[in-house]
Amino acid sequence: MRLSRYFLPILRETPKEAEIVSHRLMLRAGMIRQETAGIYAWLPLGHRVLTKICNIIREEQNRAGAVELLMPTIQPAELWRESGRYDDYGKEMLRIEDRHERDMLYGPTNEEMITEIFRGSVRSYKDLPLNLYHIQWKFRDEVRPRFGVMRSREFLMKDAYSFDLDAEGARHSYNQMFAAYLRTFARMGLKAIPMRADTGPIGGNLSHEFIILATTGESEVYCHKDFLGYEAPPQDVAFDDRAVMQGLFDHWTGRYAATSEMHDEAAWAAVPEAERVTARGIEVGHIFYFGTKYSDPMKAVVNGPDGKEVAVQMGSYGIGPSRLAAAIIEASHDESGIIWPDAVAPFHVGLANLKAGDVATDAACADLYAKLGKAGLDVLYDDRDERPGAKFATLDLIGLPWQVIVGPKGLAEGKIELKNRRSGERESLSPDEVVNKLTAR
RNA sequence: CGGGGCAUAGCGCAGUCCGGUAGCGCAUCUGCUUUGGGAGCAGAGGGUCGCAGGUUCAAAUCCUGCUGCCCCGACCA
Repeated sequence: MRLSRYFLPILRETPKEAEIVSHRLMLRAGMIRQETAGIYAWLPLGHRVLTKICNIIREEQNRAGAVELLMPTIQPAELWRESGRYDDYGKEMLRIEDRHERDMLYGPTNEEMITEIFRGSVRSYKDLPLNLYHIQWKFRDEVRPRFGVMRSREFLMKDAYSFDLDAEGARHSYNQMFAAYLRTFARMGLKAIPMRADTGPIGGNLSHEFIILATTGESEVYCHKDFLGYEAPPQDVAFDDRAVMQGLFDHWTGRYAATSEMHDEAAWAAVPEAERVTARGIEVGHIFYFGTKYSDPMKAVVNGPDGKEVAVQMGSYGIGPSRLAAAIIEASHDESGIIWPDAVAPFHVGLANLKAGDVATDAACADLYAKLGKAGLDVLYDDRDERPGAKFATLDLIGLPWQVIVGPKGLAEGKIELKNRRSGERESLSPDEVVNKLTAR
């Protein structure tokens, strides 16, 4: 992409409403724009990141056996009256009336709807287990939205729903999602720690929050330092093996880890002082097992092997991609701007032509742009007629992992510069060496 | 939902107390000079001063009402 033909409205100054670093950087880097309180437009750079995050989530959900579909944002109130939550949910739910004066709502979550879809088509235990998910915009009318997309009213959510015949099967489904989440966050360059959680209005008795550590995190968390060394399960982990999944779950929940809401001073005191980690955390995922909370009232039943009807055992599993975009920045930035982990970077490489209009640098950049693109790398080519300083500042701000810097002086000696955004390390190389180095990765 | 604050050009702000017809920096546009860490000079454009009433010869400024946004707290899968 040529920057001269892209839409990257970067801000030199920080809008005054932005308090936390991710919000400031997202606004300054031209990723998002607030349209009203807690509601944001995703501009091209932000949209690219969001898409990459969603694709990683999608790959890992699919790998774990979940199946994607897409449910609407607007739901009929009738479904929620069935489960009893229409009155329970309170003012957080955005209620709408259509032209026929029917009560509708903008979905804050989809348990009711997925249960309706399930019961409409599934009759036999032979169709189980089943795990359905979608990635869709949700709306919760927070009293006080804040921190940009970290706590917005409209937000993107991946929500998966598992259906099993019995509690053991549901437990396995839960463990599969648990493992998929560990892989998902690790792929985004995040250290996510599962912590036992309160089940809240979703209900049920087994629930974990996935918390990433960031100094600017919203809540205090306590965990054993062993977590920092744990490795996420490999790509080929046996998702269908119940024992393997349970072993993985046991390993990852064998040490103390809790958010302040669930903190247990007695258990914490039992952890040797040298092994305690107290830090700030951001919740990026939350999983629940809630049994028949919805399948009972909504009559989502299947015939078991014995011919008797039984309400299915359910669980739900959420990840907030829009919040993740901000959380990744909280966990990865410096004074100059964002530092994107490779997997979610909006572009892999920023190519800066320090003297646009110069025959030599123009030609060298055009050649590099073509070669890197042909090798499958996403390149943002800064071909604007701007001064070098402005280009460096822009590239640092938007945080692309690699910067390829082409200036007339270096080029006269056959050299260009390759800079790693994270380490700050710079190398002076020939254009071919740069292409080789970047494409060899 | 309680408490506080703000609203003036795309962004950041001054001007409001003490009424006199709107300004600064950055950004934008034009020209020249510049070109390895947010350039210099010269010129230009851009504002129903959040909205609606009121007071006044005259309102960004004073009064009343409304709306929006932000912050603290409570709240928050």
